[in-house]
Parts: sequence; structure tokens; C-alpha cells
Amino acid sequence: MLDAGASSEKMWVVKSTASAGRSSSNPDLPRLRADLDAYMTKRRLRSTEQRRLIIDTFFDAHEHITIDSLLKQVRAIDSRVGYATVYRTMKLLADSGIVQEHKFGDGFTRYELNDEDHHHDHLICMECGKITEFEEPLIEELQARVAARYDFQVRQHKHELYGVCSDCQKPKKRRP
Amino acid sequence: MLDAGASSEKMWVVKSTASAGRSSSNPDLPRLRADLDAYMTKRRLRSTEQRRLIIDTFFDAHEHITIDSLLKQVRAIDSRVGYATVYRTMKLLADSGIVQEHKFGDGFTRYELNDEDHHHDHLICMECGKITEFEEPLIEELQARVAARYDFQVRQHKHELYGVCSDCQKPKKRRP
DNA sequence: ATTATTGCAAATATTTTGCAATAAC
DNA sequence: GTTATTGCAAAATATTTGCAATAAT
Repeated sequence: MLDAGASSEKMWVVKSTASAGRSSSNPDLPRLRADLDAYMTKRRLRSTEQRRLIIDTFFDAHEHITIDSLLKQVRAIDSRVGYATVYRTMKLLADSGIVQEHKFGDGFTRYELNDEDHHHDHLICMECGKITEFEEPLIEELQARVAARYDFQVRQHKHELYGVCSDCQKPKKRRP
Repeated sequence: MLDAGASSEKMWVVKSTASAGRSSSNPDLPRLRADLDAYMTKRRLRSTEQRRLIIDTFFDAHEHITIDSLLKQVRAIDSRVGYATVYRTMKLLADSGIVQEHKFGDGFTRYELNDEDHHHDHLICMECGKITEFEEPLIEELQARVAARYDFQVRQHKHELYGVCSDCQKPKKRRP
């Protein structure tokens, strides 16, 4: 259940995300859907009602969504969808490469679109659970240099900063 | 069980570590043990035979050790030690701050000494499981700058590169 | 007609916990 | 003597899987 790498204290809960609603305006959606179609056709995977529903729901949902949240949204439309199907569908998306799986340490796997052009990493607030994305090309550059130094071929990486976000550093407002 | 952040393909197994045996020559050991003693005294935690055995074994073992491996070594000396005790003891070490927990994606939590002066991150080979440590102060610096940019107080971080190590890139040798 | 997919329940696998017995202080 | 700790078994928890039924090709 723990996954932050250092402390083993009671884990905070990731409650929200900084990019809620972003995906619905993501200009790469059509391309990603086309990639997915190609992947499914190539592998002779079938387009079922459940998959279409789960995938549509995921594409409309905010990033960093969990299986639980996704299943709830899916079941609001078709209550008979099993959670194994959601797991299997998200795995399919991950295998196709259009989705990334993240484990930010609250015990739930989160999913987001894999935007290869604009790679980003994450700041995770241990107080409120907010997830903020950051891009820092210089870090990527140095990282590549480190890998080269060890003659290591990087296939994926994880760079996550855990701490306290700006909002949570402020003293709590008292109700007047 | 998966934890690498992107693919959901069958997970590699982390088999070994680049720093095997290092800890026994780690010059910071006495300081870390003193820190631990102070922590335990302050919290009125008791020095039991089991804890002493587990802690001694851990300090002598290679870094990135798993609970399983640690328990096996401990039981070679005292076969009656329960695994819950090992879990609880490692949690104690993590809470005290002298140990860091890592999840590199093979389903096992790994433990290493938390060397605050020489912070390092990890390269994890997805083929052979080798874990290599690297230090890159410039990345730490940029990371601090990113955090400052978002007014984010970093408490811990994770920077892991997953890929193929130098050895595993070479074609496999055929037996003559 | 063939074969992928679904949904359910059961299985997995790691870590945690309740509790009575034991040992450290 | 009090209270932390242990060891065991059972629980908790997220994810995976076997399988018969169903649906897509």
C-alpha cells in the first residue's frame, strides 16, 4: 500500500488532481484514439460495448483517474459492467502505449494519457493529495546523460516529488 | 504488483543489486546506529532479542534487501522469528528515518540505509534486475528549482530509470 | 463457426492487525 | 507489576485469473 519510498507513516490519500477536465480539451485525443484503433485492429481485439464505454469514459475523465472512480462513472451508464473488465481494459490501454499507469503511494493505480511529446513528471501533495504536473527538459537532458554514463538504455522513468503544496503550507482558515 | 509507471507487461524480477556488501564498509553505520538508539530511547521502545537480530542482520546485508531475504537470513540464526516481527521492525527503522523503503516494481518492498549526505537515485534493469545507484547533484538542484517554482516543499522524492543495463544489451554468449 | 470477451467468484500476494502469551523495563 | 513486543492466524486490500456464458468477427 505504501509507495513513497521513505517513510512508512500512515499514507496520505490522493484526493484530486491538478489537471481535472484537461483531457476533454486535449488536442492529441484524436491521434491517440487512432493509435488505439490501429493497435486493436492489428491484434484482432474486439470492439465491445463495454470497452467502448470504458474507453470513452476514460478519455472524458480527468487525468490520474483510479479504477474505482472510473468504474463508478462507467456503472452510472451501464451498471452491469464488471470491475475485472475495467482492469482488463485499462491494461489493454497501457499495453498499447497510449496510457501510463502510476502508483503515487495511496494504494491505487492511476491512469493518464501518455503524451509522448510533452513528457511531464509529478508533484504529489502529501496533505491534500493534489497532483501537479511539471515539465523540466533540463532534467530529462541530465537524466539522459546519466543513463549514457552507465551505458543504460532507458525505457521509462519515474520522477516524483512528494511534499506539501503551496495551499497546504498556509495556516488553516478558521470559519468566522 | 506492478509499479513502473507505464507498461503493464509481465514484470521483470529484481534479482540482485549493484551495491551488494557495501553496507558492511559504510562509514556512516555507527552514526546511524546511534541515531536509532536515540530514537528508540526517546520513544521508550524496547531492545528485544528479535529486534537486535533483525537490525544486525539488516545492517550487515546488502542494500535493497527484501523482507523475504531478510527473514530468511534472520531465521538461519533464530528460526522462530515471525515475519510480522520483521515487517514491524523494518517499519520502525523507516519511521525513525534511518531506512528508506523502495518499491521498484517487482512486488517486493526493498530497504536501504538512508544516507542523507550522499543522496542517490536508481537505475533498474528490467532484464536482469540489477539496481545501480547514481548521484547527480545538478538534477537535485533543478528539482529544488522546480519545487520552488510551484512553492512546493519537498519531503522526499523518487527518481528511477527503468531500462536495460549495459550487460543485458550485449548479445547472449553461447556456450562453446 | 470460431474465438475473443465478459462477469462472477475465487485466487493471489503482500502487508497489516487482533489477541493471548511473553519478555523488557 | 506495567506495558511493549512477539508469533500466529486471520484480515485487509488491490489486482489477477479460471471458467462457463455470451457476443463479436
